[in-house]
Amino acid sequence: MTGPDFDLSQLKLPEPQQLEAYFALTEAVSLLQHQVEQQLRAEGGISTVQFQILMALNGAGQLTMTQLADGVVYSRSGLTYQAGLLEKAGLVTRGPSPEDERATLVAITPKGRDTVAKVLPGHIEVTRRLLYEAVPAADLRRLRDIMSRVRDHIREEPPRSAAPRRRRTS
Amino acid sequence: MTGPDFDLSQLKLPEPQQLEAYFALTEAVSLLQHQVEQQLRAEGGISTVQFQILMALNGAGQLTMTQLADGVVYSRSGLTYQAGLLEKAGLVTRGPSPEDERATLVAITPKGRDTVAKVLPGHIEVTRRLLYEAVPAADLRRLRDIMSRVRDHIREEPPRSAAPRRRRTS
DNA sequence: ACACATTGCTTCGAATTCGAAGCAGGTAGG
DNA sequence: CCTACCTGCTTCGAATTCGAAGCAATGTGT
Repeated sequence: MTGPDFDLSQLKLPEPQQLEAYFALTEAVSLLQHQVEQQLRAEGGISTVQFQILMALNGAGQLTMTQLADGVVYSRSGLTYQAGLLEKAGLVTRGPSPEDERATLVAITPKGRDTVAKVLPGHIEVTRRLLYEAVPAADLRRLRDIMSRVRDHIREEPPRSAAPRRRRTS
Repeated sequence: MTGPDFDLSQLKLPEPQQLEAYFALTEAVSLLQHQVEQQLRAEGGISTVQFQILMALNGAGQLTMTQLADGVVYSRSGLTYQAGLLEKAGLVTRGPSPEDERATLVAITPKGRDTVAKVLPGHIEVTRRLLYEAVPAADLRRLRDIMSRVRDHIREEPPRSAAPRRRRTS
């Protein structure tokens, strides 16, 4: 074991409130996601990921697999699997892109839009009950601003361990 | 299909900012979790769930499986699996409770504490870079307060579909 | 003490997840 | 055009996840 042998309780953290914020954040979101999962499954027979995919497509009409995977924060292979399920269920279609023969364009079907329309009210109701109800409107706006900033900040980050995509130095 | 046939774009949401807050929240947390996962795996060979379990035990010393599962927001069976892995790795021990013969007490080992001590600095560093860096201290405090409130609010909720645990009406 | 619901945990099977490897289309330099 | 690399997606295998069912210990009412 190469680890230090001091007791954790002696670890003086710069800002203990920081970890608290992080833990409260992840715990609350876990609880929230869990309830949302139940509602989506019960009312629409879809999972959270599938709902996210459908919501993304509902706004954009059609997207490539890569765009979708990036949008919903999902592995490529996982998305292939989910897109397969959605296609089998008739909620999306997959076809080649006219521009790039490699790309797969995923498009939402009318049935897919129906599903979104069917589950969205319940989805909003659940989030209202669990999230909005606990947070005054002013704080909700702050929350949105803060988390939007965090999201953008993380998206900007270069993937730490992936070599900075520099062109070959010629 | 029983779904309404109107276009989603016509759906007048009470507060469009609400969904935005929810989506920004889940997206940011997904991105954050993803990076944290990499760091924990790389530096300590443990997953996020395992880290959460160790952190809970690091504070409490020992907990029952149920207490752990509730604390970490995880299925019972999933926790059994993870506790098995952690025990095999020598980071925790499992034993019967003196008070309740059914209960399994999970306790953290010195090696488990070493692991926490080993990964925690890196964990803090990642969250600092991705979360704290993007959020001024004042907002971070607000974020903590808001999400703590949300967490408590959800925990209070009766599990919607589970019958209100009323005693048999005699 | 005796039934019977409840609680705490594990086992089981099916579904989902990810990364690594593979395949085909696209692109750049000579 | 040829070689080499890059990109977009899928396939594959291994690990993880959950809920349902099962098992043992507790609690409750009579």
